[in-house]
Amino acid sequence: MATTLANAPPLAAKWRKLAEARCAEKGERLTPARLAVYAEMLATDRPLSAYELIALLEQRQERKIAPLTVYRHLDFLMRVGLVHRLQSTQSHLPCDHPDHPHESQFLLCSSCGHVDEVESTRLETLLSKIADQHGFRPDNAVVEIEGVCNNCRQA
Amino acid sequence: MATTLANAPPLAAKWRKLAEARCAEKGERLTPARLAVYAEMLATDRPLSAYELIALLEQRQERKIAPLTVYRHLDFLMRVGLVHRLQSTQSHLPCDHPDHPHESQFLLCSSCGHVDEVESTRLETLLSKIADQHGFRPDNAVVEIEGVCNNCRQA
DNA sequence: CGCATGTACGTTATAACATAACAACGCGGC
DNA sequence: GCCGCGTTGTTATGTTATAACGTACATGCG
Repeated sequence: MATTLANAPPLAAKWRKLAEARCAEKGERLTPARLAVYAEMLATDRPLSAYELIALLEQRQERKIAPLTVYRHLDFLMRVGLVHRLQSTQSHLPCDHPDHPHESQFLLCSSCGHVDEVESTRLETLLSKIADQHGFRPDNAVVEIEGVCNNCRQA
Repeated sequence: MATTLANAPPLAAKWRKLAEARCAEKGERLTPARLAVYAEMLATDRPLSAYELIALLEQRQERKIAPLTVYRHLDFLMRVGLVHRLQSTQSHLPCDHPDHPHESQFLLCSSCGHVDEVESTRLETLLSKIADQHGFRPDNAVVEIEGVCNNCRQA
């Protein structure tokens, strides 16, 4: 059972339980350091680059944190399905669909930086079909739509 | 009219004409240095990172080339629609559908490194629809499917 | 308990990717 | 010719990501 690091951001029980469940499923260990990174990401409402995350954690914990450390934590969080990586901005955000593991598609607002995670079965089906037509066996699909979100359009 | 740099890779007339046409359309200048980068990419059958490209060009031209130079040429080539960038591998490849500007989707083989550029109107329509359902105005969609290509599957 | 094993963590260094700021060159129009 | 602007070169720096190596810590087992 992971305790909480000193000075960590608040972590709603919902998210902590999710993290524990995912780790149990996969036989992975949920450590305080890992949880701290996850909490930091949940406390921020936009995707964070690894180095932004380092800066936040260093400020929070008042000590130096090496890039590799954060990258390892991010790898872990992605492995257990708690966070996603955005390839087009080289940043990371917590998964917004806690109830099940999944493939996602993302809507990235270039104005406010907010990212919406969406799930379209139809899209996934079509992607499989396209791959199939080319004799291609897909492992993973990156779908990131850049544009302007609803809020920013109206403003 | 761009002449050819010493020791440049061969550039089929088809591609040179395409480059000239695209530049004419957009009022851009096709210089020898720009053409050399394009030729180098066409002479390689896989996507190249900026630094791989630098290494190839330095070998070819027997002189140092600064990263910024290559990045500028890549920007230019993308601007006029002659090359694409792959976000998931931070690499670049010449456009394979010379007859018209377009959005593309990519099939990236993790085994041989080959990339297939495909175009699906249905997919683009569906992407627009998804964006629309979320009140999102899309500017650009990144679609990159990672997996194993037909050749590699059979081997 | 004592030890072996595997995973996580820390530290230092470096590789790989990308851009900033500014000077100089060169083509094209007047 | 000369001016103006886009292209190129040069140096420096910022950002993202990984390598190599050693230590700490939990867990299982004799």
